[in-house]
Amino acid sequence: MEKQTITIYDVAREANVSMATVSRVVNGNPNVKPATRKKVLEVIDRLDYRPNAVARGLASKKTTTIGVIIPDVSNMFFSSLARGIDDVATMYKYNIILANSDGGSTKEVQVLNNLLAKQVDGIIFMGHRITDEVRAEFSRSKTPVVLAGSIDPDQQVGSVNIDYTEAAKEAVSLLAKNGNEKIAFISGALIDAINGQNRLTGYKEALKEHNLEYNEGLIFESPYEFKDGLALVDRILNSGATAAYITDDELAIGVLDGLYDHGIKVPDDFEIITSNNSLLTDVARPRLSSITQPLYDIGAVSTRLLTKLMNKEEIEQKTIVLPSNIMEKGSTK
Amino acid sequence: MEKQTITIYDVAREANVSMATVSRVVNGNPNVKPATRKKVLEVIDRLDYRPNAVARGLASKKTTTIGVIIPDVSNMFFSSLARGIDDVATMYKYNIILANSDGGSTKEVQVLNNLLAKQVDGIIFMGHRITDEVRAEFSRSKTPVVLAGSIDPDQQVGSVNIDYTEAAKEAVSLLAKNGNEKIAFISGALIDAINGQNRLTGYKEALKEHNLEYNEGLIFESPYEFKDGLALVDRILNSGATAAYITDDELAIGVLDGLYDHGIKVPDDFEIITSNNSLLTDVARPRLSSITQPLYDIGAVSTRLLTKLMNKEEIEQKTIVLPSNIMEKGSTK
DNA sequence: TTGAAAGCGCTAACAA
DNA sequence: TTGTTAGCGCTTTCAA
Repeated sequence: MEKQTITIYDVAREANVSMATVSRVVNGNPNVKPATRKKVLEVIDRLDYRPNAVARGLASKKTTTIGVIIPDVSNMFFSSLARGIDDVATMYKYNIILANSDGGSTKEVQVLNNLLAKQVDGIIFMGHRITDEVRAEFSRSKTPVVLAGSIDPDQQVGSVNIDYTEAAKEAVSLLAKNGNEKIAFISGALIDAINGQNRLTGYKEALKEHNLEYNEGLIFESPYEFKDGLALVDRILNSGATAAYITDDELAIGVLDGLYDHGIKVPDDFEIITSNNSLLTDVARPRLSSITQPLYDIGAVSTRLLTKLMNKEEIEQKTIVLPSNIMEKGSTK
Repeated sequence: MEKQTITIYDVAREANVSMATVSRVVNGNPNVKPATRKKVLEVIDRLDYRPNAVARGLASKKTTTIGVIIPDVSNMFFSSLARGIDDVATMYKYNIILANSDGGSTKEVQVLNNLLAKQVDGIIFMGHRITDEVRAEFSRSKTPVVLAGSIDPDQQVGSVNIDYTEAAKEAVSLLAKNGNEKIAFISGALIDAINGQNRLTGYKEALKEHNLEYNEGLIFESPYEFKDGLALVDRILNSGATAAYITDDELAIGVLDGLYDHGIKVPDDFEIITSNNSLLTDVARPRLSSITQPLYDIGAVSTRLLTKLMNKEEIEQKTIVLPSNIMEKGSTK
């Protein structure tokens, strides 16, 4: 099977023009006589010529490729973002190189370098926490970076998020208004900025506003999985809590099912409000009340922001906060 | 901000060797005197040199990149496969370019050409159905292709699947053994090979084996979403069915919730068995009995197969069938 | 064990 | 409006 690669040179020869002219036609450069353009397009079609993006990338120093670092594509939260990212990337003629990091700093740095070696034009980063090592890599390279659904306290790079503090505050306030005095805060690692700094702050603010006392015994740290939620239920009940604000849907549904298995009625005996309004909140019975985050949009807007950065356009603001809401469904009174 | 790109040439100069030698060191070519290697590595480290993968790709005609065509990353079934794909790709030093196709032939062809333009070394394709146009593109290019979790009746390219016919047969047999005489078959479009040719065949075989009559009124075609499952329930109940084999978990949980909303008890009054054993089957109450498919493994094995194809290694068989099972949980008696 | 030099396929000045 | 000609940064013969 011989290499039958058609190059720009073949097209030029067949069309009796120079490579430059073919290049102009391919790139939509207006400085080509219509007749010439027509002739070239015809040859391109006949020869079934397809420009080699790698050669193009080398010559032009642009790969029209965006690197996307994601903790885990098989997690619904992140895959929803990823879909928004890819759609907007496609809209602007970019492809995405997707790389799973498992949220670990070492792998993140490694993957980042790998993407930079591939000369991506920009990077979308998703992660639970931005470590110093990762931050150092960001500032070392001049490739634009945007964080999607991820918080970095020192806002060096672009980012798109919702106001996690405010959203958590509203959620907890709702539970307080419903008369709950012992409200559990159930989240992933508190060392992650988004949990420890943003959501926990919102939780505390809501308590203060409703004159409720902050109590460490009501704070639960846990991995983000269904089974972890199930496992947590005994401790939650022992704490005396009558309601919980939970930072992840999968975790929340674990708690819900655990309560069900214990014969506790939601929302009558225990109220729950969760954070991501994913499909899981709708398949649960009762359906879970939740903060609504525009996941797809967070991905989409991050990528739009990145395209501006890559084009060196003027940016009004590189930290974008999208609106969020509370949707009351079946797990709150 | 000036371009501070370090090239192989800079390294060569600093180390007093030729570019060729640096290239050898970078690529682990053994024909380099240890002392030279050490000196070069030292300079690489000092200059913080990172080889340009694009230039490498152009010169060597290999990009160490795999194109992945996926209907929708935000669908749990596909994202599980994607995770397996990326992990094995990473293991073999490849990156993946992920492109969503929405399962449509036009976009699939477009995306495929785009990936080929980027000179990917191989392609993993996921889709509900392989159309003639897509098949034509496959055979036109000599880039190896592997189907993951997708069926192509004429097995032109590599593929990794479970035996959908047999799995469906077992599932339906179980329902028949439990005494159900009217068993519904609820699936996505029957024109998709995997549903119409494989699963439906299995369904029919099971009926025949249990001396049950095939009845068109028990066959339901539907989109794969939760809400579609909900909407289907009235028709299912009208059909007189007392059990259903469902080809998608999200659809299944829709049916389950719809039955719950109608006051029908699962599994006492109606049995359900679904197909993908995703997280959804565990969060449901009762938990859904399901065919178990090794989703991650399907992705992983496809990619392993693709690496062999890309290396032109001998392949024992390019159609790989992974084992599947039935896991009885709460929705069957 | 090393180096020289010719590309890989394309873009982008610069000339004409 | 078109063509000529350097590269882009690397790999890969071929010689030495």
